[in-house]
Amino acid sequence: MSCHKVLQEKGYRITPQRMLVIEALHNADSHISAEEIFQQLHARYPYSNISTVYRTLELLKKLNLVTETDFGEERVRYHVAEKSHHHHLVCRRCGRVIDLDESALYPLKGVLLRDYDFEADLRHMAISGECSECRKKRE
Amino acid sequence: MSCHKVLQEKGYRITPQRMLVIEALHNADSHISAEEIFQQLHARYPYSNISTVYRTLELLKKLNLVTETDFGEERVRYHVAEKSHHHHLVCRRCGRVIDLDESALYPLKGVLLRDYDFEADLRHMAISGECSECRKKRE
DNA sequence: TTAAATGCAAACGCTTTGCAATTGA
DNA sequence: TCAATTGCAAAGCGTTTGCATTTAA
Repeated sequence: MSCHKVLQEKGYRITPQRMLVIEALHNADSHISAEEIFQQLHARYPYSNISTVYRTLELLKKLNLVTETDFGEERVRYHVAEKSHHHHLVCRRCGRVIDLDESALYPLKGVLLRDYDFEADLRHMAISGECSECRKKRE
Repeated sequence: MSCHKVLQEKGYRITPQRMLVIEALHNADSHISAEEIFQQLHARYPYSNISTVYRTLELLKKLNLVTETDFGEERVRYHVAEKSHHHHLVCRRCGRVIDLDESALYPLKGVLLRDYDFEADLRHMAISGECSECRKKRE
């Protein structure tokens, strides 16, 4: 479901700023920060403001069109919501982000529910650690 | 190993402010924020300053005497480092924090290493979700 | 036409920092 | 004694907000 269409259906206005924010989110290789989105927006729309970016991201989050992930940086990152959830393995040395299929977390989810009676929300996990390359270098 | 002793051995000064920060960390039922530590310090040491709390926490972190955990709040929380690691299940509704033994995460750690060649650092995980009580209420 | 959306500037909350004064060892 | 530590004030950073202006529908 395109962001454009959802906005339209729900009666939100399609503004150039919103379109550019959405475009930046879609074009991003990986997860993108508000600041990075703003840079792209500002390049094409010099009078735009970062508060518009934040307001648009808030709207898109509310509509479940984007998700927000905290990678343990000082800022939060965004990406377009996908049907099949995935997670992130973040190398603490090189910052590399490896996508992790949600199925890898099913066993954990089961244990938490069975043993701790806790329904874990594992939709947006970022697991810190060390990737194979950095581990090789260190050894 | 007491914080006091480590500081002394490493040649750091034992100041009343540092002692009170350490005391607050030890007395805390659960994970405590810098602001909460400062409130306790300030009550006994009116001229103290929160920057001292942050500097002390930074020092204690560096010495591996306290750990910092991000529960997804706007601020980070601290607690004294323990021999046996544990993790946290944080209820997104009532904020309840359930301690999770690290053994629950061993299987996940294994999968990540085997299938993704990724050495996960699962020492300080906070998993968001819904506790049993809140789930009952909702149903 | 008009409510929604924007730009701007200022504020916010948490954290960090420069610097002069204080203090533990 | 004197370098380490502190208090203070200000800044830094990402994010939010109030308000007047603009704009999509």
